[in-house]
Amino acid sequence: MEAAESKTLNFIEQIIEEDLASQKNGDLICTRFPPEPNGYLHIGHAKSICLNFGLGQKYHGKTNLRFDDTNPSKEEDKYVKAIVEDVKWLGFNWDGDIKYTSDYFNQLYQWAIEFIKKGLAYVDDQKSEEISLQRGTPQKPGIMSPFRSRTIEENLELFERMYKGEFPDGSRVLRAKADMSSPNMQLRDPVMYRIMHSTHHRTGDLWCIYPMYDFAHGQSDYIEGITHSICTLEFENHRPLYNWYLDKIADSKKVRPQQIEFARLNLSYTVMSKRKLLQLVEEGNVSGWDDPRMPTISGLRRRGYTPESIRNFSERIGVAKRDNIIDVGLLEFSLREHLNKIAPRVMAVLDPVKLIITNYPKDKTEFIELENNPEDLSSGTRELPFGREIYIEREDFLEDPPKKFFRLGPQREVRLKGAYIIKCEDFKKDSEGKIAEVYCSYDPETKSGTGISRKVKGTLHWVSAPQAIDAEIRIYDRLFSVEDTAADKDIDFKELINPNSLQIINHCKLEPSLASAKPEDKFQFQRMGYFCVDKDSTKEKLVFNRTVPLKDGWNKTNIIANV
RNA sequence: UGCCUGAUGGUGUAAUUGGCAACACGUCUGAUUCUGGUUCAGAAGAGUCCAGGUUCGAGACCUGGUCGGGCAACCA
Repeated sequence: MEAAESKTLNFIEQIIEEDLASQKNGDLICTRFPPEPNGYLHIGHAKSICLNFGLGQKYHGKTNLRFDDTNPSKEEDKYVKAIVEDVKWLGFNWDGDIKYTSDYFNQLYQWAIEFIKKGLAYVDDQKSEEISLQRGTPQKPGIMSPFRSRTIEENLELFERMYKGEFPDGSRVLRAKADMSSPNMQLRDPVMYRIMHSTHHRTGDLWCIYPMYDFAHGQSDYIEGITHSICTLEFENHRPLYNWYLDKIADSKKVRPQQIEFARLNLSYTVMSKRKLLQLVEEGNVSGWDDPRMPTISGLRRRGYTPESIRNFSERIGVAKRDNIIDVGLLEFSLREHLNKIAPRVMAVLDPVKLIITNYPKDKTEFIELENNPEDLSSGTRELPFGREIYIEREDFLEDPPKKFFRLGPQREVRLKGAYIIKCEDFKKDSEGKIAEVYCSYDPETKSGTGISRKVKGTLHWVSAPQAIDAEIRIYDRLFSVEDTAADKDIDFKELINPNSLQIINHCKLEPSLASAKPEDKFQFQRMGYFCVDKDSTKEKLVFNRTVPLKDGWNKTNIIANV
């Protein structure tokens, strides 16, 4: 299967293949995706999901889904549910049951006691500010805590009393006895446990002390037999600590997990941090985590992205260790590539202008047969009503068109997609000077499919006026107006928000077959782009999102010509 | 003034581990087209952060710089 692919390996695959060759862990490969349930997943997490689960599949190994839930003050069950749904939607299956770091709280607690017994941990009675001060700076070594030399017995007793809830939050912590003068800040006696009288989404009030990330993550990997623990670059400095803890507990006969870091994804014209995304949600700049402008997986889903397109995108961007900003255009390319193959083509007029075919019989309605998708002939055909009065796109008629404008203008001819060639004879303006109606004649000899060889330069999409159904269409633009939202640290990212990222158009005219479309159904509105039904849509009022416009060569030359 | 880490077309990612820089997106031509989409054919664009060195030969190795990112939560 994958043997056919001769693609070069990324640096993580190289490590894995070397480990396989040296039989470091036999033939075993086990990865994990370890989200904290404190927010929604975004496209950056999708990269990590595709990486971890992809590696599991490629090397016939396993991939766990593990919630890293060591901080009950920030974590909620609703996030667990949303994350599970997103991972499934992306098309991945985890090995066995969903795992939680909180499953290991008891084991972690036992290990902490062992650390104390070996003289490797101590209870510190100081406030966090004091501890922080003593830690020093990257340039200046830290100084030792006055509580560092407590006896093992005293530490054991104090830690048990912490566990029993005898002390208030913040009054004491358990610290590792590592190296206060280490050039690596992470090793300056890191906190292992803190007191938190807070209800945990799974363990409730069973615990009032919780392990820190560093004391929990490597051990959780170890418990699960993870061979390659893949995380992002900001944890590079934590790797010595990850290994330090493991050194103290790992059985040499068991699998020893290896932490490997890669560069997180950054996308142009957006932000990719949970903190910033949360801020956008809470301050009402977007309608929620699943606002179609958000780079969240739920936002992309609502926008009309497909799991395939996101997986292909992840494959294309690669994996490396250098910082990067990927052009959002690449994401859109992957999207169009897939949608082009699967989205049924339909007719929809976003900004309608009425067009009357003056020589067409008044009461006649005929049915035009159109293929649903020229890229997929198995998708069949459908029939559309056609008559004397139709709607066309306002931008498809110009009173005084330039030479290379292949659409309608006075005395110009175009084809109506699937129907006839028409010629513009006249038009009417309203009191404001806007085009109100366009009058055309049609040539009955030019019906599509009848083998007429006469050609015209332009083809327009249209919707029959009497049968047209109304819809609201939401047009999205990039959420931010600059490519690199983090380029200037002095500018708050919220100042960079694009004020025109959402445009709502009402009374768009759709072909009647769209009346039964359901949320997340995807279509290509002929010549306009890809659209999907929004979850706000009802039978009474259809609502569509523009997922992404079609590539537009005309617009480009047009812009250049008008400069 | 420390430690960790990175640097290849506009953007990403490669270069079979020392053999004369490839692929994708984007851009630009042209063809086809009843979607100015798709498809097809082609082009431009980097001499690999800089300076030395090793070598017949360096993007890869060595030395010294420069620039970027990360690290001082009882966050993950």
